Amino acid sequence: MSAPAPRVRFAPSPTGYLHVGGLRTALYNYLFARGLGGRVILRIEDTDRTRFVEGAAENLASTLAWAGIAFDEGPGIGGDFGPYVQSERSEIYSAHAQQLLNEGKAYRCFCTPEELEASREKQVAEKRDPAYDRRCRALSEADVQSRMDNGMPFTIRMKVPLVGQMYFHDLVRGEITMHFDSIDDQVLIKSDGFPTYHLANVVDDHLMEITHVIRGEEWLPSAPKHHLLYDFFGWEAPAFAHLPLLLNADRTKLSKRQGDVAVEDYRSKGYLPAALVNFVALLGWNPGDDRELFTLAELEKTFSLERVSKAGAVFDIEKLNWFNAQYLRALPPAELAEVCGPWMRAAGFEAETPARAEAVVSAFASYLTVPSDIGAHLRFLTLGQVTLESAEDRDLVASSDSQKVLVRFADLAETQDPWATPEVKALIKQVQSDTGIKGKGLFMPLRLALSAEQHGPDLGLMAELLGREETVRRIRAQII
RNA sequence: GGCGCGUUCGUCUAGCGGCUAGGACGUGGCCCUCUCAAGGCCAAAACACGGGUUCGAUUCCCGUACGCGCUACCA
Repeated sequence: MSAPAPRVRFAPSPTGYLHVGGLRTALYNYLFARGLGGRVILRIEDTDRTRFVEGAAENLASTLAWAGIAFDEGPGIGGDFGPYVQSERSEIYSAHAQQLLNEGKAYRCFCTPEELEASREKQVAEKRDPAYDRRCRALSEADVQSRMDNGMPFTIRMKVPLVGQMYFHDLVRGEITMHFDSIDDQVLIKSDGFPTYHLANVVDDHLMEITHVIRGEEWLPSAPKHHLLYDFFGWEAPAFAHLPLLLNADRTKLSKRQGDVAVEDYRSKGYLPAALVNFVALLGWNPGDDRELFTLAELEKTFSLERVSKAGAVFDIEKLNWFNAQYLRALPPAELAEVCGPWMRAAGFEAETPARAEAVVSAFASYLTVPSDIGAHLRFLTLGQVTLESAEDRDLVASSDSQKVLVRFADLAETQDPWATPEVKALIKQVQSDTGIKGKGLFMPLRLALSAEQHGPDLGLMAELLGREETVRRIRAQII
């Protein structure tokens, strides 16, 4: 017998960009479900109208799609359990809250935000634990009725048992114990009629037949409330897995101000989705062997919740860079030219043909961490004239040996045809045997003459990229 | 403060009672080589601390310390 195919969901709130931590949560949900032939649902949790950002949901969807994470159900995708946007499900939450009210498992609270705030401050001042004092829990039916008749706004709170404790299982952390006396009477429906996360996520997960809730560790403290709600409704709770947090270098929760946290930031810098996904997959999970390079499809086959670790993981940009460099180098020339295109043009380099762009970009593939790195390497191609910056370089080129090399090379190159790396290499060999100069003394004057740089890729390749005419022109320009 | 969770090289991690504690990034060195990058090889680098349990603890249990998270009519 096998368990039914899982149904999981990624449920971001549309408050802006997609956080890399969110990407990892989405990824783990996706990998877990895909590996078991299950379904992945995207649900937008927009019950906080004060934090709503126009277009954020669409941005979330397109960023997720860029990363290669596809959903089976969700806004704009469809499915049998919609709508998938919580703001469109208000009646559902109200009805469920009403049910709890009828069954005595929730109550109306008429305390105003100001009153609650004052109460909290007082508790803190008296060094007591800030918690709702439950004053409205004891209101008589008549009291409640008269306040409602007066049009007083109210919230609906859940009636958490006053004593006792509860246990629940977490797929990542094992058994967890929590005492009821440390759990507040959580607000389920806000005075604006919208549900809080706690009510909405429980109701939706049940109605959408979610089997596994895979979310960040920041939800662990409120998990007992959610379990309690499942009990209140008489529903079977899904399995829970709370993922370790992604951290800054100082081990605080990964945040802006200490580097880029938006997936969009990495996307716009040219990081490859495959590299970002591969890197992030290994932050809190490992395959159990020494492999590190995984495609999305391979991750789907290999991923398991059992191998998710418990401790937070520092987001190390250096390692991301290594992954990106690996993926960049593995790209076929055409694709590399494609991803580097914008930065090549920004550096003032326009390739006449696709083949030309590919040849140029391939020459520098091993130099790139991020596509934008290409710009610095292309400068020598766009140079109108080569100017040696340091006295050391000028002296080197002006030496009599160097001059001999330059003259001989230019003379031979003049009539060389065809002009490609092998021919140029043979030509340099010829210069060597004609002049008796070899090694650095042979190459450096040519290299400086062509690029004004002491470092760079294979000299023959550089000459090929420059073309015969330009090569000769640059060499001659350095002959005194 | 309270509650919860966590703790193996600088970082990501393997380890599920007996290992010279393994791999990767980064760092250093060597090789390759006209140079740089890439690549190959090598090196330095970790079990937070204290008690137990056990013939034997990185591993199991309990404390302590430290870190993080939560403590909203935000998610």
